[in-house]
Amino acid sequence: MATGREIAQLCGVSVATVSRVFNQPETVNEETRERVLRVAKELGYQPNESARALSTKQSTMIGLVWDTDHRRPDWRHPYLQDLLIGLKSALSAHGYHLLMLATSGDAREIGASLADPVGYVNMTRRHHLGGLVLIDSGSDAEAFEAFAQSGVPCVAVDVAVDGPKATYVTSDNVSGALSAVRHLVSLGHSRIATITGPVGNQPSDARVSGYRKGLQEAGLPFRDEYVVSGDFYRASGNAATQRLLALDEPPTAVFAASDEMAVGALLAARAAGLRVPQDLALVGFDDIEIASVVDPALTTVAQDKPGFGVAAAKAIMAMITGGGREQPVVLPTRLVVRNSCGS
Amino acid sequence: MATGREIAQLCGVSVATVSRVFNQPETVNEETRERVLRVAKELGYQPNESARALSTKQSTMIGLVWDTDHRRPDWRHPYLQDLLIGLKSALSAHGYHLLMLATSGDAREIGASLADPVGYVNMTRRHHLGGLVLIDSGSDAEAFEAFAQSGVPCVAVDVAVDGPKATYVTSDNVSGALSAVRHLVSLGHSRIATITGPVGNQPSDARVSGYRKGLQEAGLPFRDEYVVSGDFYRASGNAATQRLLALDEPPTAVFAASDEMAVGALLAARAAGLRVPQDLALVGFDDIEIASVVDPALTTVAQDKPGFGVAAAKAIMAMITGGGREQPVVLPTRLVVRNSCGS
DNA sequence: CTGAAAGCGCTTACAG
DNA sequence: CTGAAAGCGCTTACAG
Repeated sequence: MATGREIAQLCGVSVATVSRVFNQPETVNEETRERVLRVAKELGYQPNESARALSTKQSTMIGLVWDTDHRRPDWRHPYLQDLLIGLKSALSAHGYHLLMLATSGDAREIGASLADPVGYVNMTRRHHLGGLVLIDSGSDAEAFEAFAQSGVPCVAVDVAVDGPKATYVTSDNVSGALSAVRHLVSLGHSRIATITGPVGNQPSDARVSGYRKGLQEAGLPFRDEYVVSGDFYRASGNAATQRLLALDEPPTAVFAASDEMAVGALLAARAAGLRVPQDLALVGFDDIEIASVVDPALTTVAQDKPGFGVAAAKAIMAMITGGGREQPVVLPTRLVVRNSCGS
Repeated sequence: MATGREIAQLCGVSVATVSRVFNQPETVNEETRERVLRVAKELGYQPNESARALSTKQSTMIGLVWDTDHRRPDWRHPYLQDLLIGLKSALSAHGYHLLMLATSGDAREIGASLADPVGYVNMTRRHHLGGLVLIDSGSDAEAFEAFAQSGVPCVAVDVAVDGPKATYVTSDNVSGALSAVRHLVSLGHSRIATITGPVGNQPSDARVSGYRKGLQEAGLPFRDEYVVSGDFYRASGNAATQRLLALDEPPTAVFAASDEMAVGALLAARAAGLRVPQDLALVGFDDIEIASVVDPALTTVAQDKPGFGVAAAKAIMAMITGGGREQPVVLPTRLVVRNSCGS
């Protein structure tokens, strides 16, 4: 590995000049600049990022807090891959890399977990990370507040956090849910139930609001027994649907707050001998891959999955360079009509 | 941020001693060691990783080469999340983090792409990464050879690379495919076709071998027209199935080299008015989420998805500490019988 | 426009 | 068992 000093010697300049060529090229004489550049290229020079970070007190890395709890291997993010694709490409555009922080799970003191956000914050400082992106694996979102308060720039996905340098990105869940209910209403349904996410979960709560709004708008009564909560995963959607179908006056349509739960609902309906959409109409939320593959294909509220990553990257970069807190980003959703509601 | 020097002063020792307390604790007097530890804790001391890396010339990070080509946003890894879960947890156990390297896609010189592996290798050197994990996004696997030859420790997932410090992890694709065919044969099928991945793709080729072996074992003839190639994605499975069904003597069973293609096959069969499994039996490969959710649920050859990550982490750690090249890891597969073959 | 010098915070032979 | 010193490879005021 060639170093700046070697280049300096070969070019007959000081290391300071070499450094300037890469960091403030406009301040150095064109001729010398080109000479340095040429030699650097010949030697295959790569600046030592550790040295640079040590000196500038900042690295070109953003940390990712994704708590994969080993005790809950079944907790998965519904669209991690798309999120990462968006995040990575937007970060790359700024010359930043994504560091997936190690979580404990074993005795190593190096790890961290949401139960102990300090661990992550410490990692952030150790590595001079520019900031943290927090993704909600489906629970423990409360812990995010601690990050937001820590003062390190952070942006949460789907969790409304607040802090001196914190913000978040989320979908417009209210209007997403609203569009789902409107669709159902337009198809003539009046007995519309909903399967929610965990109570207290923000996107879930917002979707419930949208659901209420939709009923209201249509002059439909809000019935407590038509709101049953799940945990975003399939099994809970199945169980919730069984309860709904056991009602004296069962719903003719169900809006599930996630596609996974909608699939659970589909399975439950099928098991109960009901046809979808004829006997029960279904709308999901997310538009993940399985939505298009179940039979009937699921009508659902699509989220802009890579958009989350892109927005998160933008927000964090803005906070790093700008300093202050950024406005939360609310991404639009889009109703994707397939076959689970009839046409 | 407290530094080692501050601790040293407060404890009345030298920074060298402080450093030793953390790196070779056994070499320092127990009493001083505890004093240093206590003060470090009080100050919330976090060693500066940049300084450490600069000094030791190695970081505690492993790079991940995952080429998300912006021109092909549809290229997705079938089980990235599980892979990452396994990788991250196994790496954490060694105190390592995973750095998702930025890829170009824009004009920034910082990026890299598989078309230019040098970019990734340069990143590796800049950041003193311990090594690289290469995951195959479905193509360009040839480029991995360049990494393997570069001398940096690397382990590829599902691509057989070779080099001074390179190895790979893959499933036992031959016997996986064999188990699929055996299953079909046991059900009485004799006209068994296969939909392969891209020709030249190693896992795909191995699955074809397993397929041949299965036929041979059963005394069934190998027919060229029963082997049609796809690209692992759904649409190709659909198209391939259409061709198979158009044959004079169409197969009664299809072994697809991926679940996605099997789903495509399912769709094609349905579109052709065939019932699965009665008119056409289907076996997939991977056991991704959609396999259990399609109707009929897909019988498939399950891969140990987190196992890939764990094995990759182990191999890379072994190469970092050991130095030499490691043996390739071949993970067992498991036939998951569901409903797409009839029972 | 350029250089000399100090400094970033560790680690590691080398002495003792 | 411990300390003084050099060194890792950059960046950045400060002079000139």
